[in-house]
Amino acid sequence: MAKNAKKSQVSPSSRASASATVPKRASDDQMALRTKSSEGMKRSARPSKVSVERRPKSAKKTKTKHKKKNDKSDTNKPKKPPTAFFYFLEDFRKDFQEQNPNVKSMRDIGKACGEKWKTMTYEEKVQYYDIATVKRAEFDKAMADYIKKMESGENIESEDSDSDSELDE
DNA sequence: GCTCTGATTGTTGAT
DNA sequence: ATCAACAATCAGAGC
Repeated sequence: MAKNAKKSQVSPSSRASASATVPKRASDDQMALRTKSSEGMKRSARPSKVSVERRPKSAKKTKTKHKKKNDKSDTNKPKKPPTAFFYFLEDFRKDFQEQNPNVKSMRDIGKACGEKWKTMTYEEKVQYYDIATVKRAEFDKAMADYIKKMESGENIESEDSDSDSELDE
C-alpha cells in the first residue's frame, strides 16, 4: 500500500520540521550541519539508460539499478550518503538475519525493516538521523571539493587520494 | 561470468 | 507543492 503513495506519506516528520535530516525536535545545531549546497546530483548525471524509463508513475518506485561497475564517469565523484533509514537498515539486517537465517532476500528484509522503522519512536530513530546528518555534512564538503577540482582541472581521475582520507575521518 | 532486479525510506534537486 | 531519481544491500534470476 505504502508503495504507490510514497511521496504523499513521506513520513510524519521529514518535511514537517524544516526539511532537515532530523524529523522533529531537530536540534538547531543539527540543522546547521546541512548546508544544502548545490551538490550536483540530478538524475541527468546518471547513465541515460538509468535516467530514462524511470517513470513508474502509478506503478512502483524506480528501482535504480545502481549501474554497478559502470561508474567510469564519476569515479571521484562522491556518492549520495545513505539516509537515516539506510543506517538503520544495516543494523536491522544483521539482527534480522540472526533471527531469520533462512531469509536472505533483501526484499523481505527491506519490508520488515520498513515496518519496524514505522513503529520506532523518534528517540530510537534520532541516533540514525544524527549519523545521516553528519555523513551528509561530510558529503557536502566532499562534493564542494569535487566541484572545485572539476573546475580547476576538469577530470582529475584520481579517485583515491585526498578525498578518501577526508571522507573517512 | 556479469549485470540487473527487488524492497525499503529518506533526501534533495528540479519542475 | 509535487515528482523523480538515487543512496546500500545481496541473493537470485536472466542473458
